[in-house]
Amino acid sequence: MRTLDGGTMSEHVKRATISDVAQHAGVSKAAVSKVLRGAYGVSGTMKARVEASMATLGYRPSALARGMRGSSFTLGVFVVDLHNTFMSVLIEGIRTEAELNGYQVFIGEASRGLAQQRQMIEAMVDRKMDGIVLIAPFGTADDLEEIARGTPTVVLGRHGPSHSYDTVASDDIAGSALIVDHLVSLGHRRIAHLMQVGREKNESGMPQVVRAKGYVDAMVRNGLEQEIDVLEGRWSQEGGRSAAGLMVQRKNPPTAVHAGADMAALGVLAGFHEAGVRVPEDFSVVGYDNVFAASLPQVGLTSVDQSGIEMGALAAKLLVERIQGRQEAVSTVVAPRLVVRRTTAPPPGV
Amino acid sequence: MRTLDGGTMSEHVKRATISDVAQHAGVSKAAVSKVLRGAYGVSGTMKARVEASMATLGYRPSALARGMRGSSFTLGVFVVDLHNTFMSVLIEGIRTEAELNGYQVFIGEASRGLAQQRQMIEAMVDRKMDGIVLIAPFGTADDLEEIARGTPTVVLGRHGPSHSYDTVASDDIAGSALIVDHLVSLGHRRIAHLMQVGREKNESGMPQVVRAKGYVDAMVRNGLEQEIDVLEGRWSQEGGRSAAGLMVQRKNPPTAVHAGADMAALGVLAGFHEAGVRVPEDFSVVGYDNVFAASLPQVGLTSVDQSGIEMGALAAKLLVERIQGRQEAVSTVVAPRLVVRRTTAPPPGV
DNA sequence: TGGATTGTGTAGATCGGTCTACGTTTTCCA
DNA sequence: TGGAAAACGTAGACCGATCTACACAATCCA
Repeated sequence: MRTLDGGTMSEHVKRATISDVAQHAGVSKAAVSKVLRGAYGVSGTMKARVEASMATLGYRPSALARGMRGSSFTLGVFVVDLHNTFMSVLIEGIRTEAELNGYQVFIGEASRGLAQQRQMIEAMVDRKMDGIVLIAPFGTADDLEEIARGTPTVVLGRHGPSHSYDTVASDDIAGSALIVDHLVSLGHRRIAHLMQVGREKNESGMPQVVRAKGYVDAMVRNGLEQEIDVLEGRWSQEGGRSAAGLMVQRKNPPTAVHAGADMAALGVLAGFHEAGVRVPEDFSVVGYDNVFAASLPQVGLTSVDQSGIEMGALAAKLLVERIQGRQEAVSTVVAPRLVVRRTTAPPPGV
Repeated sequence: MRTLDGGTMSEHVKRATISDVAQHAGVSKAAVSKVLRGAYGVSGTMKARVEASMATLGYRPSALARGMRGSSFTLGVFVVDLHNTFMSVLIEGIRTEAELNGYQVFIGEASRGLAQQRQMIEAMVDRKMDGIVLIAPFGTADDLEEIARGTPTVVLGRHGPSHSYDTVASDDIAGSALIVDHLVSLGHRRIAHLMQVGREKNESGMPQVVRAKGYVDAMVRNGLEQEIDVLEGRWSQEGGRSAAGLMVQRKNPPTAVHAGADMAALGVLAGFHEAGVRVPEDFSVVGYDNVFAASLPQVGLTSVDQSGIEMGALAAKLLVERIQGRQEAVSTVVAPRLVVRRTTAPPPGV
């Protein structure tokens, strides 16, 4: 028999609070709180009685109230764009490790630029999340430092160094080297690179900057500085498609492209498909990220795999350490791996 | 000059609270709160003074504390699997509409079955989220009713009817009909259907159940009840691949398949690719969801588009209405659309 | 055996907001 | 011009936990 206090049929049922439990068990709120936290100073008898009361009342502590004083046991993951399937791989790694440590993970997305990103991160801080992982965020390193001064932070996908936050990134220098060396070993010399230039300014440490540097370094190391050819565009399917158009129209077109990201590479492939350029017979294409679509047999895109699950797990591990008090910044890189499929072959005439 | 109370260099800076603002502006806490909420009873002068103080102190209200009494301005989106790219489309729709109404959206994922799903949803409730959207959740309708009795809820991707929550779903009956009619019009008669059977039990209202029913209905309507052929498996790439193997080995194999979901269809295509079955010359394949990979020119998968953005937006709109007090349950379906690409053609010999 | 130590439990301040109840001005209008 | 109504502001309870300080009982030990 329930009181119809609002006059409506389906009033939401009131949750039991810590006071309800205390009253039901005949003890003080403080005692219940101790049981809840497994704190010192509880007899076995009392523990049993309180736990029985919690069970019969269906008690669940309010995470909000807990967060007011103590910690919220919540980690925030900030993502720029969930459409990129690589994100879900990173998130899987983060979640697995976080849940091992008793943290709940909530994901926040902000796809419309720096202002929205800032708002989302502030929303996480406002909710007193114990720590946050930022995946490939925009903004300057200073912006990130400021965020990290207020809340334990790990940045995933941007390279260090940093003062107040940790970084986990794929070794993009090495990844670019893998790509260039692979193409050179197939006989390519005119190898182009597509560099991401988006709405937001490129900052040092961003993957597009490091991959471009890795490309240039590797070209020089292979004695191909004369052939360095960097196209600027967006790492989206559309960006890749228009880059394909540009490359084809060159007087002396390249024979291969390091597209910088799989989404761009897929766009390049689409552009070539429309233009009648055969891959890999006429042109070799390499992506980066090894997203799901790259692995489809119809696509077979040669790509660089970043072992996203491990990166995610590492980020979560570092974040937990930082929450537990570590102060020194840690910057890690994980080794990438070239996955050779069907979009790379010797250049025409070789 | 900051006190080094912990002995460590980088103690996190204390945030300004409502009391700090009140003191700085020389008014009461209640006054600041009124300004914050835009409540009645504030003079222009006071409003200006308080807002100035908030700005100089860099004040941001604690969402946690607000949530303790009032609402948290937070919506939770529960997702079973973020790897499915259709989810990010739905989420985009939800976010757009939610942000229009001043809500922050946080996403929670639980990929490991019913128990983890329950924990995630409880975590959202524990954080006093004002409402939640459940995308294709497991569990019985009763489970969902119980959740919805505690928190305003909209279920996305499962069909009604329901008492205490709203539903938004694609019209899967119509979608299956589009597929079957399309294949029949091309001349196919032996059309198979791949039905999802996963770890969790299939409940009425789940898309796999409705799509199967739509398939059967459409087959009957076309006078093909003799040809009804339902294979059970998982709607994953692997499930599709093994279904491809099964179909090929039939004594009298089908000439087309309604794979139920794009992920499964991609698996079927991969299986056929390996087995040397040509698509669409030997076999027609239709997916469902119109995910990104289906649109790649190399793939060109015929599929059913569910206009995810609109569904997401509608779900958010219903949720906001429900938070604002609507009590009657609303069940909506949105019309799907067939996208014909290159994996469907007349059967061999026609 | 009596003071110190250890174990067990409680009271109540606290976190940072919201919101009701009420006091004080100011404005309105018969 | 005087009383009602409207406008403005404040005090303080409240939300549901955590956590410090302390009271009381039991145990220890010289």
